[in-house]
Amino acid sequence: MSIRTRFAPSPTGFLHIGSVRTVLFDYLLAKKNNGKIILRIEDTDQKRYVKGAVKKLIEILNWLNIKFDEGPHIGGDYGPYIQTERLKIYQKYIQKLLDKDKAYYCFCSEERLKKLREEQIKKKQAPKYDNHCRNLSKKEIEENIKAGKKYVIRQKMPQSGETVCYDELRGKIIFQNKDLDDQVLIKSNGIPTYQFANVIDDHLMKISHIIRGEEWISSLPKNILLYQSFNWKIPKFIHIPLTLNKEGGKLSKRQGDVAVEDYKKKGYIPEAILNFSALLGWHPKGNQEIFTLEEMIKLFSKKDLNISPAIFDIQKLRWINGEHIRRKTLAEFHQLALPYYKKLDENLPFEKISAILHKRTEVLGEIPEMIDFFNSLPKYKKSLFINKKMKSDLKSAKRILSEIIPILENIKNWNEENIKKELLNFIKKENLKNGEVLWPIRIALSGKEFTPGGAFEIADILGKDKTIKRIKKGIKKLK
RNA sequence: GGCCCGUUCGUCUAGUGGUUAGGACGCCAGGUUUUCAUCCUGGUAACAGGGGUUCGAUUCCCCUACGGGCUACCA
Repeated sequence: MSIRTRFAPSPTGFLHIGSVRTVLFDYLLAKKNNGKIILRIEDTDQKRYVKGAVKKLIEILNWLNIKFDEGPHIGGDYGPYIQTERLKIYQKYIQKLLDKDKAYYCFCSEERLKKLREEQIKKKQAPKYDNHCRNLSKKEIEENIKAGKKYVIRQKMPQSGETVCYDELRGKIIFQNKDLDDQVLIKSNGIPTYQFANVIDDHLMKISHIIRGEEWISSLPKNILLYQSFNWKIPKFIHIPLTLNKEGGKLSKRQGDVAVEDYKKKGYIPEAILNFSALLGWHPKGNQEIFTLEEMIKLFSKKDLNISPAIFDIQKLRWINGEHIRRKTLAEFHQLALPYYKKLDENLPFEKISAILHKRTEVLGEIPEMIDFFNSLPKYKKSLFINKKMKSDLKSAKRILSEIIPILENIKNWNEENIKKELLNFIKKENLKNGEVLWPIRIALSGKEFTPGGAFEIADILGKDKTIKRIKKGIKKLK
């Protein structure tokens, strides 16, 4: 049987960073086995529907480089791929369930249910439907419907025995049927709940492996019972652990960035987001940590999935992002960096700037603050000239900066190579340590403790006039 | 409250009935005939606790603790 996986998000307006792992595993499992990955939109909750969300979702998945084989944007043999366009299908199958006595009409009002739940909680009982409408006679049902009473359709759970479920990662999980709630399958507006639509669609779309978050384990028995009621083959379930925040809680909007779009905006690249997400719960044999999508497809195996929850560690994401940036060619990096040069003086040599940034950038969004000094010298404290390791102090800095001015002025052909040659000559002649000279120059040129690139590179990029001007400014500061 | 899932360095993880419990991020220290960085070298740090089973348990079983999920006409 060929492998078919599906990613089934709700159109809530953005792609949750924790969902990346789910799609990625869907994608990897499918691609590894020459299978297909399907995108299905689960929009059965109209209250949560956000306009334009589907389009945004597809855009960001596309940006991540996750390409689907079937879906609302590309079609396929098992469409439509948006649940609200499949309402007729669900009607057909709910009728089958009703006929088999595996589901029933329920006319309970929301007030009654609310009251029931409150009482149960008060009595410290498990909140659960009391099966009030479970055994209504045909006549009662018909009369209620005729009277225009609103109804939902509930799943008729077995009231004894147990349901044995299998999770591919955890093995057997057993649930007591008496604990199962007669859950709603069709809401009073005629739209199915997730629990129902999901099973119907996964079957009709011939999904072989369902990869979803651990939070769905508790609905596994209800799903299985549904499959059994239809006599359908049960797909394989893989429940992956949740991603938690630093405090071990749920990753939520309040504590920071949860949308993939946020990370994109900050300058994280798709390769890194994918790589990082994969490592949360997946680790192939060996010590390799940096993977391209292609490599992950090759190496992916269900066996290497982990089941304990993982904490989202932004530090590691940063590192992985930097690693993937360094694996790009200079030309590729230049294209990525270009949008961040907007505030830069357009006379500056952008290619040279990219060259020095390429090896030292972790997050693209930090580029502007790394290079703002090229535009104008920031205010800085003269104590920056002091660096013990470099043998630089205020006195020597002043002397050295003064001594190199004529040397720099004499350079006819201003480029990195010549600047380097002349300065190193000076250092050798005066019997100085490299840092003794280069540290104060870099400080005078940038006004910053940390810079991408060294003194020669910065001087080259700034040009002769600005370089000399800034060094004079530094000398003045040291008076 | 009930049901379910989980627990190896701070974090992501490898691992086995007998290992000096391995790697990576972070952090710290040192090095690199140009600083921070990159790079290199080294260091720091973990099997939640208690019972079993066993000659021997981090590994297998049970209990407890802790963390998490579900308990909706949300997904």
